[in-house]
Amino acid sequence: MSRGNTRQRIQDVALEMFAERGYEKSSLREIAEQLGVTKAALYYHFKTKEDIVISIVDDLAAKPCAAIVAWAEHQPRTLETKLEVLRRYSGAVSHAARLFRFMQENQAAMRELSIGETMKSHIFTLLDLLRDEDAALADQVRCSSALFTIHATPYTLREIGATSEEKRKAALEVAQELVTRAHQDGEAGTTETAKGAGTRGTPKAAETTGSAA
Amino acid sequence: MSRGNTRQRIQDVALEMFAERGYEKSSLREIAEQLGVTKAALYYHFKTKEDIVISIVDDLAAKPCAAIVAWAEHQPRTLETKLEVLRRYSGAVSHAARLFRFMQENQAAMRELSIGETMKSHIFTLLDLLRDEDAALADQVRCSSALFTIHATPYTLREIGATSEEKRKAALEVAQELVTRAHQDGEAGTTETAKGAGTRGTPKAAETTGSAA
Amino acid sequence: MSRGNTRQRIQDVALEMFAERGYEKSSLREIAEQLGVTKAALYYHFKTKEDIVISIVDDLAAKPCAAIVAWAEHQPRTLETKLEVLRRYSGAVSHAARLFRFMQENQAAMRELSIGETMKSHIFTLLDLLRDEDAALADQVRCSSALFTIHATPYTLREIGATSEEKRKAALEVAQELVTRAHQDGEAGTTETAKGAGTRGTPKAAETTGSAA
Amino acid sequence: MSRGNTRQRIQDVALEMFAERGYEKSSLREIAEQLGVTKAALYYHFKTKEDIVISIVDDLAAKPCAAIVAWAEHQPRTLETKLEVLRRYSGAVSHAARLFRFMQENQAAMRELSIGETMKSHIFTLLDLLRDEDAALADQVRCSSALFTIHATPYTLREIGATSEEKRKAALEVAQELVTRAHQDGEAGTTETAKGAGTRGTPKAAETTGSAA
DNA sequence: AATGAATGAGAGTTCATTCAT
DNA sequence: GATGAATGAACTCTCATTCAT
Repeated sequence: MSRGNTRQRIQDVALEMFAERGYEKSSLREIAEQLGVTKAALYYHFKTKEDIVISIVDDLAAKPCAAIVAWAEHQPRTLETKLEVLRRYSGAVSHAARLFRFMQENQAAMRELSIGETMKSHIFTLLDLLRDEDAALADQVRCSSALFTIHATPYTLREIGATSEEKRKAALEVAQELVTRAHQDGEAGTTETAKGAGTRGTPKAAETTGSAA
Repeated sequence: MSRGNTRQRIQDVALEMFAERGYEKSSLREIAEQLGVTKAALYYHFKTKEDIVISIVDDLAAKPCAAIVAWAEHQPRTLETKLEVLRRYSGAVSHAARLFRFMQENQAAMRELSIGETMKSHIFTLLDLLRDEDAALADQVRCSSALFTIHATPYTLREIGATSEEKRKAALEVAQELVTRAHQDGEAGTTETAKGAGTRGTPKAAETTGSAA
Repeated sequence: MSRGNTRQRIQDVALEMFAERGYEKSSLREIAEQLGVTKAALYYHFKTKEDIVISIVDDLAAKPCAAIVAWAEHQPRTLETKLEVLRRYSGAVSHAARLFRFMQENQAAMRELSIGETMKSHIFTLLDLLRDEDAALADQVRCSSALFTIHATPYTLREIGATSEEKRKAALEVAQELVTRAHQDGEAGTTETAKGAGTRGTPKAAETTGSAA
Repeated sequence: MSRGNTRQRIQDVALEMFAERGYEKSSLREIAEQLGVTKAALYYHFKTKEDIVISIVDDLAAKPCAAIVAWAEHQPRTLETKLEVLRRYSGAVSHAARLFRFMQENQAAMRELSIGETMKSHIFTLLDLLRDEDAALADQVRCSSALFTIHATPYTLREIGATSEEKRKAALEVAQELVTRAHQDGEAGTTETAKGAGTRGTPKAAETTGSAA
């Protein structure tokens, strides 16, 4: 019936389903049904269920991330480089928003998958491009939050009336702001000492109450 | 063997397993096995598998969040109130770190559970306490990132050598910084106009390159 | 319905089926159907399909063989001991004729099963009780044929009109005769020299024709 | 790549696999993979999986056996004829050792195959050439053991350091010895009476102990 | 002389759940 | 306060086979 595009169609439908219902709740039977083929057909194109998710993640997330890392390795570790990393990461995420949402919401499942390890290491490598090994804790937090912000925003702002391009820009802006702050901290103070506790108008995290249970 | 604390032990072991392996991958058989009881015993204490997770989430996350919301509703919508909300939320999270990690990594599974809806609405209510309905997009992002930062940090910084209390403080600091910024933006400009695009030394999110594939 | 005998019934029906149709051709569905239970019930009593076969072989073949070996180890390596080994082995085989038939006809399947290894080593240990490490080839053959004869006879003579007890006695007789011959050879000659080529009226294996294709 | 010999190569690889893994455990996918062709290619050369095994057995076992039978039918039923039958059978077996091993280890699978019936009847015909319809039971046993010995020996002696030709000769020798004995018994006694219970130094199968559990 | 794409049937296995005791 | 025994539904995966090209 349809020509050689079945493989692609499987990936599309599978990703849709994985993102909507979660990885474990999405059965191959359902995917096949929605495609109008038999389960066995899926197995003609992919060796296992995991293989399907691998092929998707690899193309839409792992490779793009690897490309960013590869590019960044040949750049000086300047602030501008870091901001460009964020820009590119933002581009990659928005290019495969459904997939990144899936990965974020299915981290537990991803952890059991081989590709999960791969992605984790990619993300940590990106993180290492942004942060200083021995920066103050708060700066480390800023850098991971920057990354998180970029891929979580499409989801957290999903009910807000704005184009996804606008949301992406907003997320990128905040992420860059966080990384910029961390970078400047790294240049100002020399050791763990002066860093961390915010200056520049940010109120100290005065812990007064805190109980919540 | 053990006294009438079986119910509690089930919750403990279940949470451990859910957090470690994911909700769907944790079978009642395994939980029972690790407890040294039979599956049927679980059913004496809980009506369903979902019931177990509900009971845990309810005690350790839903109620604490509800308490924060209840408290905040009687407070003025000042910056100080917002910071206190973060403080309390940080306290709640650190009090049930494994559970929050579980919820974050199993969002897909949570979505299918009744308690998932509940938690989602709690989080969104908290968010609404922090942000202005019609604030600039970037400020909305800042507020959700603040929340995210608080419950994601234990995980993202898990390989860093620092006590979890230190990490918590760092996360709280960054979260408060983000909310403070958003709050000040809200007071400065009146409408969507002047807001958003960062001033105060943050570089404009100049999108130059961006390709990543 | 039926009391605690389900486990036993599963073993019975399974063995019947395995022997009749072969291991791989016997599906758990069929076994369950014939028992009037569901497949899942089988899994309550046995961890896997292999587990069923293991439990049967272990009780009816492995343990009896081990017992023979254990007994023989404390006996002098005389002819009489060897003949007694055969006698006991014959008893074990006739006690679980269907199982031995199954094992013989499903050696390929057995080889993939963990219990297959176990049984193989039992048989080889028995063989080592009968034969001399460095006996002439023909005597080694006699000893293995003796063992083979005992468990193959119920099958090869199955269409002959005689009680199985009569057949068993006949098989045992031939087996003992073979082992006796091998034993006497071992005592007569000292090295590979004089042994092997039969005396006592047996015609030399004069190879004249031999082509068959 | 290879010339028009694909059909032959399929048979070779298939036999190898069947012998190594068993008939049911050998899938056409694996066979095709090892050959570097697709499953469909197998179907160009053979109608079914069974067809492959049939073609192999037919050439390497059924026809040679039939030839032996055909030859023997025109011979007098003397001892010398019987010994020659064994000689020829031994030749056939050693010429297709892997196949005979396969058939022996996969009797359960063979039974379901049409060629299984064929082979069974060949073997029984051969048996009938060796034994007397109404010989004593023990003599019947001797004759079937003779046949068994010939095709089982390559396997039972597989760990012994000797050439396969040496093993074959040893097996043949024992087989001939067994048949000779049976033949002589047949001539001595006239009816069931005097036969069976061994004379010539073989100890009577005195059943004393026999317990094995 | 062979492939690419697919199918239908069925395999073994696991799951949450039930209920009489 | 639990267990032993079982179920029904679903799962992932594999198989031999087909057929248009």
